[in-house]
Amino acid sequence: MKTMHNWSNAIAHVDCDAFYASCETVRHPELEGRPVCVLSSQNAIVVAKSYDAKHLGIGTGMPVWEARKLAPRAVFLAADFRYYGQMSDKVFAILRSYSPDIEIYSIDEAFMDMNGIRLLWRKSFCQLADDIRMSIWRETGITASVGIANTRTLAKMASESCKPDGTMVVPGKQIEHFLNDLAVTDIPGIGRNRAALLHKFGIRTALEFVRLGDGLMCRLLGRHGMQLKQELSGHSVLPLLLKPVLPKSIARTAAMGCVTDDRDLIMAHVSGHVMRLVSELVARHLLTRRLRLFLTRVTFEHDSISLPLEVPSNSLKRLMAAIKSGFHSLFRTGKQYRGCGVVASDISCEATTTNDLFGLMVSDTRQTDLMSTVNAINRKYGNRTLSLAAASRVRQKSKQPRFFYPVLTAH
DNA sequence: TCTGGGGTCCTAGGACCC
DNA sequence: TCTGGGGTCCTAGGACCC
Repeated sequence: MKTMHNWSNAIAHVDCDAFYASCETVRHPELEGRPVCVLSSQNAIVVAKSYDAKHLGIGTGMPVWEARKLAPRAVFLAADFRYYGQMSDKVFAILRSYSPDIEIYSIDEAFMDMNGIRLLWRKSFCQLADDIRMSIWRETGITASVGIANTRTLAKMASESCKPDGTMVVPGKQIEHFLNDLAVTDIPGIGRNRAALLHKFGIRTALEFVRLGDGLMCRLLGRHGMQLKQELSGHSVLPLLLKPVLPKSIARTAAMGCVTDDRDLIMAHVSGHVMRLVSELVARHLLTRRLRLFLTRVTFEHDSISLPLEVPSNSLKRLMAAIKSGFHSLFRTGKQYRGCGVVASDISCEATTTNDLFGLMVSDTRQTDLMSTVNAINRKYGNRTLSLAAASRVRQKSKQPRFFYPVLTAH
């Protein structure tokens, strides 16, 4: 029997390759071999691309017109997040069959606590990683990359380094060798600005980063830098979040697709966002105690207003009332705006939020029930079967079906 | 590259209270 | 009044991530 490395801690990071584009190729097998780009809601920019598209120079965030110029043969598709979410659920179910302790990090990434998992399956980490990738491919048709290391940061760097469709296991003894081949920009948490700062001090590789003295590290990047250094040294200081946590905020925002000073039109967009926000809150059984409404000017500056609510709520009526009064004080006649949005914060859970003395929340309950019904109908018949009457101007403009809430007209 | 949407955490400064 | 410290809340902005 082969001897196993002694692992103090083992974490896997599983990352699907070109996730949105891969999902589209699974759904449309005829796209196989063609560059695939998935577009943002206004079809303005590329939000995801296949490896073929990437090799042609198409990058995330690139305007569509530019991508079309680079790759005339490429396929450009509108994003379908509902479908990607379903594919994502399948992938995570597979991961849970290997280890029950997973942290879902994004729609296409998860960390897995692998401690003890080798004994359970009687396989090496390398074999397990390959098994996981094969299972995902067999059951969903998409490829993923898997990295395994002592800490979550190293595991993430490992999976990134073997993309696409690869396995990378980094035992403690090989960490320095692994880091020597990577740049500081390959460290998650080191973006453009922090990298520029590190470069000024001659630090270019991940190995130079991890060897930086505590004093200078603390001065340059503070606590965050110290944590990363620990993680890259193989000492786990950022544990996995194995239980779902309440979100700090939930936002619904969008560019309007035009620049306008039309008060009613802008309010219609805002109403649409409130509707989507309430729908999300109700679906997740969450309440908010504070809203923020913001309008984006032509110059991309944000004007915003904070709107505390009397009680935690997910009632459309209550939230709309707050937003309407906020809009009244925020909107400036004659100013040109290009976007708007609403953000809910001070989030709590329906089940654990105690009713207030005045029964305000009780009166909201019927609203919540109604919204649940709207959500159910939209799930069954399509996302925008029922929507808010106040948002009707936006619908008409974009030639989408016009069925409004709270006047529940069915199609 | 001239513009997407949805998140997180951190810091600094002002207001306000004791 | 010419001068403290500490705590909390809020906002704005920065940096980063997918």
